[in-house]
Amino acid sequence: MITTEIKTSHGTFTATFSERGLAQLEFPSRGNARRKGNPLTRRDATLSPSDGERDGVRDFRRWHIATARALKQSLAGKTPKTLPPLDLNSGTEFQRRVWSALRKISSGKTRSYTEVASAIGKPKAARAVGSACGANPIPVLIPCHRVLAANKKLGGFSGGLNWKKSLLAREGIAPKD
DNA sequence: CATCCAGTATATA
DNA sequence: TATATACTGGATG
Repeated sequence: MITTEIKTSHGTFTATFSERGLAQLEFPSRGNARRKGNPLTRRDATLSPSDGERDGVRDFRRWHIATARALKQSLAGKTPKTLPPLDLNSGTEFQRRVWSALRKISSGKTRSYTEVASAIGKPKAARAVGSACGANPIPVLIPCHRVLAANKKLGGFSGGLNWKKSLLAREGIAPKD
């Protein structure tokens, strides 16, 4: 795995890539903002061996750029034209289905936890959907912030409700208090 | 209106 | 095995 930092006007995000693509994206926090910006820091030597090495690094650089671009677009309330490949292997089948459903919510729209649950064929699993949203490894690009409670209230957010609120505001959505 | 509860998938203890 | 979650519609007082 490799981590890189992405500086935006809203803080420094941390992206983690596996050999398959973007695997995790973290909100700015005191912890990762303090780490000196050193792009493409190797953390773990699991690149493909010998021959693949050079290609691997090239991929990471490309993905890093694509991620930074997509992230900045999203933070501005726009829909990124292209995303880096996403590695969602970390989740369970249920979680991957939820995350997949989340990606179909376009900017400026919202769904309720129940609607997402129905979309994946488990209309009663709203609560479980909430858990899956909280486990979303790639917030913003996988728009977990567009899922509101049935009464159009905010619900919760792993990165802090302020983030959810401001992300929605930039998309022209004003959830209830 | 205030509570309670079942149903659901996962994580944690 | 029990409890706690980014939930919610229905039952009950």
